[in-house]
Amino acid sequence: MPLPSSTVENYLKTIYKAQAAQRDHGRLVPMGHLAQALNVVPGTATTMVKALAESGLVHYEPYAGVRLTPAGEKLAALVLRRHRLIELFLVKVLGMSWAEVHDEAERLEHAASDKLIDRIDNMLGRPATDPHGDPIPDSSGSMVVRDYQTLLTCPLGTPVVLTRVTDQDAAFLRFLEGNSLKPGQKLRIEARDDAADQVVVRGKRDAKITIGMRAAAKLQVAPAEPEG
Amino acid sequence: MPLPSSTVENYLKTIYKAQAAQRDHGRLVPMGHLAQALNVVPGTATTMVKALAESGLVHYEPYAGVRLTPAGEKLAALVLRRHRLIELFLVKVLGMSWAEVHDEAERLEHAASDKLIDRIDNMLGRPATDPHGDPIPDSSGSMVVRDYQTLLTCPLGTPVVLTRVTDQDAAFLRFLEGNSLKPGQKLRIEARDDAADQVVVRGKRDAKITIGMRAAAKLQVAPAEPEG
DNA sequence: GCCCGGGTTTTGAGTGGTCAAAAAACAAAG
DNA sequence: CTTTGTTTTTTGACCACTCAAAACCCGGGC
Ligand SMILES: [Mn+2]
Ligand SMILES: [Mn+2]
Ligand SMILES: [Mn+2]
Ligand SMILES: [Mn+2]
Repeated sequence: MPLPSSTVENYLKTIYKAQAAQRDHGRLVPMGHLAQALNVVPGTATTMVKALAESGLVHYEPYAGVRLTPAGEKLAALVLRRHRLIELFLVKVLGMSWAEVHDEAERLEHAASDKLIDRIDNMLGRPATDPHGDPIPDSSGSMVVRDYQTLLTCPLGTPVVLTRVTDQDAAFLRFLEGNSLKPGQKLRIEARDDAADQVVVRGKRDAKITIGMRAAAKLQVAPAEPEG
Repeated sequence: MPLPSSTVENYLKTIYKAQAAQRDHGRLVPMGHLAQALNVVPGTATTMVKALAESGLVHYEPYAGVRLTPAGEKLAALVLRRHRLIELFLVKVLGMSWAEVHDEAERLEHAASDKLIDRIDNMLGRPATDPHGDPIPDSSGSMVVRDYQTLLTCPLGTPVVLTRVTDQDAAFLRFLEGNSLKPGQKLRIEARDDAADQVVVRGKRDAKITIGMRAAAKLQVAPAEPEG
């Protein structure tokens, strides 16, 4: 059992995230989705997945799709852990923008040793989430998955706090940053208009921000704690 | 011109270091040395070097050896820059031991972007040398190479300062650390005995340290500045 | 000049990862 | 059912990198 190549790690991570994205826990991830997410041609994904199945990391059902085995799931979670701790480290310690850390972490996640990752984890105070609000698995590979509302589904008027952004696109993140829409920010939904494809929110210093519904769906929120 | 793979980067870096190690600037590095340093079989090195020559990174002379072209030299220097800045960063910012940072940097050097490296360089105050005293090339790929004496060649009795350690072996580095033999340390050679394979030095708090001559040759020193 | 030995190159093969294009399977609709 | 369109798999090929082993070159020694 040689250490998994970065290709293998990327496949596992992608399956993991696809699995998490579909509500139904035990469903199979279709080959097409996997290929597209990994930017390879479908035949490549098929070949690779068969190899992963051979080494016991995934369960593969021809013409149906793929799902991680417990072994694969643990490995994937550890890659995700490395990725997210590195992102947070780059932001907190090196002062990089949350818009650019994703690409950097995409490569570093395969090169950083567990020893280094633990050191980073420690220095950051064992954080629970990364700069985008994504949960960070612990060193055993388990993590707390909370089920948030989005700016599309949460109640109007009541104060909420932005907890997670589910899109790593740099331009999108820069836009959000420019409007102070980062995790931790308190918000209140003013209005939603399906026909106009608009969601209007009040943010920092009561500034009014209008975004489209596809963007709104990428912003997850929790009920704001009534504090001090 | 796709970015060089980490394999290519390792070949270039190894040729660079071999070239630097032989006094004669323009001599060719023999294939055997290269293969051994890279832990590959000689035939592999030959094949690879021919490919490097094809892309203009090295000059290759069959049965004679290989030398970097200006393009190859610049690329190699930048890999070295990444490696050494990462090492220093791991020691200074993350508190890792100078004995373990080499292996970590060996992988990270291929994954870190120039943007990240510049940030690290900045945070460290544009340092001139890494934790082992190796010079750090600037972002254009040039660096100051100074010619030091070693504990084997320097004059007896006169105070010197340890400037560089030319062996990355973790056990050796731990031994040195245990005896406070790190760059910056002031020393004075007490005695040298060829027959007994011994070099005796006075170090921190006048502690007496005796090391073998092969080890002594790996410790480079400069005349100590007489400072207040 | 010839041979010998150490270093070097060639050859043939294998692994991991990928694509293009043809073939096969499936789902959905008539 | 049968047809149609989409998804998936198969096939054949290729590239980067590697090794084992055979063939080769070349600088001494005789
Ligand atoms: Mn990755
Ligand atoms: Mn993230
Ligand atoms: Mn390396
Ligand atoms: Mn070093």
